[in-house]
Amino acid sequence: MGRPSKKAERTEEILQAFYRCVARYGIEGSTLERIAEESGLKRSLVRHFVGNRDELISLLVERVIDQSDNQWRAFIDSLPAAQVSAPLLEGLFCDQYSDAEYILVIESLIFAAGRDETLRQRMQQWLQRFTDDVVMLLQRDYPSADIDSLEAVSFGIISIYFNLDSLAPLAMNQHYRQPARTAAQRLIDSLEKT
Amino acid sequence: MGRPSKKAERTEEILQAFYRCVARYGIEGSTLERIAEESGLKRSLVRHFVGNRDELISLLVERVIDQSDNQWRAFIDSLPAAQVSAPLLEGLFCDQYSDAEYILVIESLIFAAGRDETLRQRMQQWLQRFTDDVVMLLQRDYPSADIDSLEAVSFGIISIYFNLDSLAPLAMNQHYRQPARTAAQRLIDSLEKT
DNA sequence: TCTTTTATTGTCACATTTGACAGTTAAAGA
DNA sequence: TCTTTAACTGTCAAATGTGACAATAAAAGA
Repeated sequence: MGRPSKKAERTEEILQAFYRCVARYGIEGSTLERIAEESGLKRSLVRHFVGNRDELISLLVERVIDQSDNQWRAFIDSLPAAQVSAPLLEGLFCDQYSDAEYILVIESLIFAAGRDETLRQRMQQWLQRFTDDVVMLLQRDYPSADIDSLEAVSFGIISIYFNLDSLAPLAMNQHYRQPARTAAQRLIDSLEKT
Repeated sequence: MGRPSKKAERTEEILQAFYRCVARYGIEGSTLERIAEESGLKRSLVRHFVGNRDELISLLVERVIDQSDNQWRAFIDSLPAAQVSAPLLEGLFCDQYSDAEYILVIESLIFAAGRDETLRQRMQQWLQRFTDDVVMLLQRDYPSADIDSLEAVSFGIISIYFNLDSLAPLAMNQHYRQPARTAAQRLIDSLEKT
């Protein structure tokens, strides 16, 4: 009985609006007013459905990380069991993952992590998973490579990949996509020698 | 005649305070109040000597970039004419450049560049210089390498280097310093084949 | 001492952001 | 129609940040 709840629906709208605001203004710059305007709701409603700023941020962080994890998980699951290097690079450095809004949001989270211990730990484990997974993938193609080499190469690839993100506004242009991929390729090739 | 001006002295104090605030709170979070408190001056004085927020930010950006440029310039000038790769890596990945405060400030500038067209261009050329210089340096040791390879390797090294910065709060621990350096070394070694 | 210049303090007005809450309206079932 | 539940609106108070400016104090030279 009673009026049906729109909490789920509204929460979704609000989080999407928050997401867009973070891309444009960063986390700190995303005031409740802006989020409300972006979502087309009153500020009171934003508070009513989601809560205060802190709860809002927590929800967004979880959502973005989950989304990123799912995408990544789906990606590495789609890779073949052997000869994985080429499609790995293809997937990492193709335009598909270059959603500008997503990049700016990730960048905002990384930046905020520098000033928030909790978020830092959250992002740290998020980042660690990438490296671990790449090590695991490369091990398929180069089973005789020692673990230090694999970790160094993985770290390099991840660095190059996220560099395009964190320096996105600086290095985002097409100009840097090719060198990035080539450098990653060279790192992988360096495992051949072993 | 008249009371002697303290403009130069105070401006220095204010900029140093601003610098510390940016490391702690980011640019947007560095209010005039905080800067005043950090410098031990009244907010009115901050305005009196330096001006409003925008002028303050301009001054800090120029100072940080100049400082960074000078350090980098001095570093590459100190490198030998030949066999430059090893000392280059040594210089890049030693602890000397791992000043946590400096890293956080650079990170703040990069982040802010994502939302400010003028700053973006400023940082872009700042970043470009690193890549260009590394290409030039590597060319000494590998004169027969083609320009695309040199650019890719340079881009990779710079990415790995700045990754430690931009992901500093996430990857700053000693754990990542060794893989970073090893990966960079492998990139350089990949130029041997040519 | 007087004047000039600048440092320094203090305060007012205005805008923004946020938290809290009262009050109203809409949608369901009884 | 009545009740219940929740959506929705509006507004007030407190805190914060900023720009502007008046007023005072200090340090120099004349």
